[in-house]
Amino acid sequence: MLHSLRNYINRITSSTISDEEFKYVEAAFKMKTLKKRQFLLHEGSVCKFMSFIINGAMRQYHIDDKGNEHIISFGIEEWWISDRGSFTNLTPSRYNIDAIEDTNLLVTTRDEINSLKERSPLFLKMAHILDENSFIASQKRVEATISYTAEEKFIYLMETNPVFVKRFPQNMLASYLGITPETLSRVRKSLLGK
Amino acid sequence: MLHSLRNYINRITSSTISDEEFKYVEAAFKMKTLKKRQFLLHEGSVCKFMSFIINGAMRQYHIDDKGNEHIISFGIEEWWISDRGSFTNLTPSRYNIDAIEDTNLLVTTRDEINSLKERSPLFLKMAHILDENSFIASQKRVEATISYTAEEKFIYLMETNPVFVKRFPQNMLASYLGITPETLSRVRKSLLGK
DNA sequence: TAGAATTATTGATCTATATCAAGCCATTTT
DNA sequence: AAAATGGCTTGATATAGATCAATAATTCTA
Repeated sequence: MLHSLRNYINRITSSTISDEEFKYVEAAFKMKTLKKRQFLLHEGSVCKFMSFIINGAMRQYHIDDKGNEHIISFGIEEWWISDRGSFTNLTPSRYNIDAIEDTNLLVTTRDEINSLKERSPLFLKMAHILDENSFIASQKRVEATISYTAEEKFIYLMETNPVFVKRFPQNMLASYLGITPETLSRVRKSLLGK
Repeated sequence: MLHSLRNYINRITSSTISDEEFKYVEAAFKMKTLKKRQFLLHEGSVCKFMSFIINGAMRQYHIDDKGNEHIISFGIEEWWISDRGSFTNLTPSRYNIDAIEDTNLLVTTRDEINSLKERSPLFLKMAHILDENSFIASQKRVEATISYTAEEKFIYLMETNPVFVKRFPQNMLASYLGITPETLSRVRKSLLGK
């Protein structure tokens, strides 16, 4: 289980973490198992964790006044999932996080993360690269949502995250793209024809 | 000029940078002046700088096939402006960055930033907090663009960045929100009536 | 300060996408 | 195996917002 996180740290930082340093990482995390449809975070509560997905699939979403779900992010193997806003500012979250498949996670808290960052330079480096990449990806997603048509949005998703397209049901992909399931269905149909 | 950056570092990190440490910061930056409509970055070139706005106003935008501009970000006093994707991955930028008003900047390069981060712990901390905040803000903007109506988007902008609304022409605000100037004009009219 | 350029408003259409509704699969549950 | 549930498709219709066009207001600039 933990070797998945170890691989990830090595891959992201282009380094090799030592056994000694990795012991600190090990100590900071706890295993957690979620069955399909189980919640990790409910709207209104403060997100006190960061978690790393070992296997399975999750989503982070908001439910609006009309009861519509808007998916903010997906996570699968070797992705982090958390509400970063709530986590860093200790404000109540506007989001739910739940499992789309049975999922195994490594979970840690703010305090653990903070002391881990002091003890493991490589973990710290990983955290920064993660933030940097997250921002770059998010900014591209903003561009896609403000400039693209429904069809272009879906094509962009297939190009940037083909795994999501295979892994998540179409209605959730639609929600992630900010279009309706019906529109996505029609977009796919017309793309197949080409 | 430099004291603006100094204030910023202190404010963001909730600390006070020492004279000695700040000397490294000073050494890493160069002043640059742009007249209204002058470019700092052209699409196609690699963004080799990060810059900090002392005063003035700037924008980062993409021009699509049809010639439509899509504004990715705005910057005014005490904001950073750069194409982070191009900057970190050394890939050609898809964006233009230009001045909306006469602007004074502090500019630095990748190499300078990297060695500065090694020499100044507080600058390093600032950089990380900046990334973290940028990601959180960008993720919220994603949510707004996928879930909100034109009116809600504008209200959200007024709430989160009222300065932008005062500072940038309406057609640019519309572009930033992913709606047309005509729609924004009508939205504003109907909001005034309320 | 006049003329040019840019930006904002308003009205008349048009269109991409949403909404509503029904039926069909494919899984899961009993 | 029947029933229930969740997801996907397809068709008919509605609508938010885009587009087109013209005018008005504002701000450059010579």
